[in-house]
Amino acid sequence: MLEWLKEPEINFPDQLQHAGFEHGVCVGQIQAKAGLTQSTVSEYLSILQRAGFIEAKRVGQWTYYKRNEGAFEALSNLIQSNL
Amino acid sequence: MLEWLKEPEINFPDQLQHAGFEHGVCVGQIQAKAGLTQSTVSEYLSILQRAGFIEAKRVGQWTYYKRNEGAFEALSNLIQSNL
DNA sequence: CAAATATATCGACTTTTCCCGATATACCAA
DNA sequence: TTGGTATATCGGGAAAAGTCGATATATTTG
Repeated sequence: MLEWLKEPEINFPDQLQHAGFEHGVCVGQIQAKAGLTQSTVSEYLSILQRAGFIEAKRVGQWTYYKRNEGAFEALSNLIQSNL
Repeated sequence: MLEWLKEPEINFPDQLQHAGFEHGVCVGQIQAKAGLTQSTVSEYLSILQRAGFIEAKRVGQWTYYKRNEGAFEALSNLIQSNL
């Protein structure tokens, strides 16, 4: 999922017609591509959010998630310096 | 354990008298510090070895493990470029 | 070779994680 | 306000990971 969110236009072309990608990709799109149930995907995304890897933005009935690039860089740096 | 192995002299002072740290730290030393059973620690170390994070060197009845720094750098780079 | 020591492997049990269906909540439209 | 759609949360069963004791293997020493 994290890799998918690097290139929303390529991985979630269906969303383009409805919303853009300014706020990220909505849960339903990710769920369809993941082939897991709605509840599972929703839980995954909230875990990733709590961990700081993605950010959520609620717009109407949709929740859009997008990557927080800083978190990945921080993780990379942490592995390099602390591990 | 991986952090401990960054500074064997500091974290495993007992071993200094017997062997050096050329080949790393032996299982018994790590086990004592970890506070887990011998079998658990042995299994951990073999998992870390198969994953490439540490290297094993058998010397007599002892097995010494030391970090493979390249693996950590590779992981850091992988996160930075692929994730 | 026998006993002692260090490590590895095996089988079982416990804890955690994964994933689901059911249900709750939030929002929108008529 | 009623019904439809999107997402979140909850409870539970299945799968995986963690951990142990017992035992096997390898090595050294006498």
